[in-house]
Amino acid sequence: MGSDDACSTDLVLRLGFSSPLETPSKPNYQTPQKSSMAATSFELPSLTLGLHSKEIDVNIGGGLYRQPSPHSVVSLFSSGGIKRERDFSSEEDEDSVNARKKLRLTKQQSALLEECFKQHTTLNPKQKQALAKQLNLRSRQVEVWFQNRRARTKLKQTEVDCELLKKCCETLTDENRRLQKEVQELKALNLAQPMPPPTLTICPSCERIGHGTSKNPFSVLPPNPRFYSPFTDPSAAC
DNA sequence: CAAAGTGACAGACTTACATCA
DNA sequence: GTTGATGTAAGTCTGTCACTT
Repeated sequence: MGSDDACSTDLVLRLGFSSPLETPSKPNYQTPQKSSMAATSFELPSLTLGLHSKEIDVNIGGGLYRQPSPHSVVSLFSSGGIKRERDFSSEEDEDSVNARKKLRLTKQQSALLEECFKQHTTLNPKQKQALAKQLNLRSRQVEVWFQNRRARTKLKQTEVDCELLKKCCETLTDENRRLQKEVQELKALNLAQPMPPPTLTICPSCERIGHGTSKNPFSVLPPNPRFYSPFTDPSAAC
């Protein structure tokens, strides 16, 4: 990954044990390690000393809070029985009186996450762990950020697609209006200059009446190469 | 080899908090 | 100071996949 030194100025000191889940012993992505799951069912407290250039981030109960003064701080991860990494927060919250505090990522953290997202929209466990270490976050937090980021990307794309379809619909509506007018004009012309009565046929799909021959009942309309006409394509519906 | 069980993950949806006008 | 809108971190549920038994 190219996310080499975005936080390289940080001084980080950690004391404690990482979760066995955050130490994948198998290189294979998406390969669970059941033995490690059973081996340790607890996580010891982690002590982290982080030094950031502008502000200090403190991890308390899974949340990261900004301190107004640039002092080095110690983040405490309360211990708790875990089965999976995503159970962390509920266990950590036992220590915090207030249930759920909003984490705000620093600009540097967001920038680095964005940079990584440009390269990979998903992360394998090693990448996730490395990035989390670099950002002084838990890998779960990195994982959540990528999940939400993917969701936002998809939502944005859906909105773009929606706009595109709206424009397409407007164009087709206009074209439909124009063609209806053309039909009316042709009908009027037909009344002015009576011709042998054309065979009237009902389109099986839209049940509108059309003029035409035995082969193509709607071929009386001049072919318009610019637009696709279902009437000129017998196999197509209206 | 097939089927059932299990764990990890991603996506969708939701909730809750922070920020701003 | 209050309020509603918005952004977003995080929780929950569900489906899928890979692997094991």
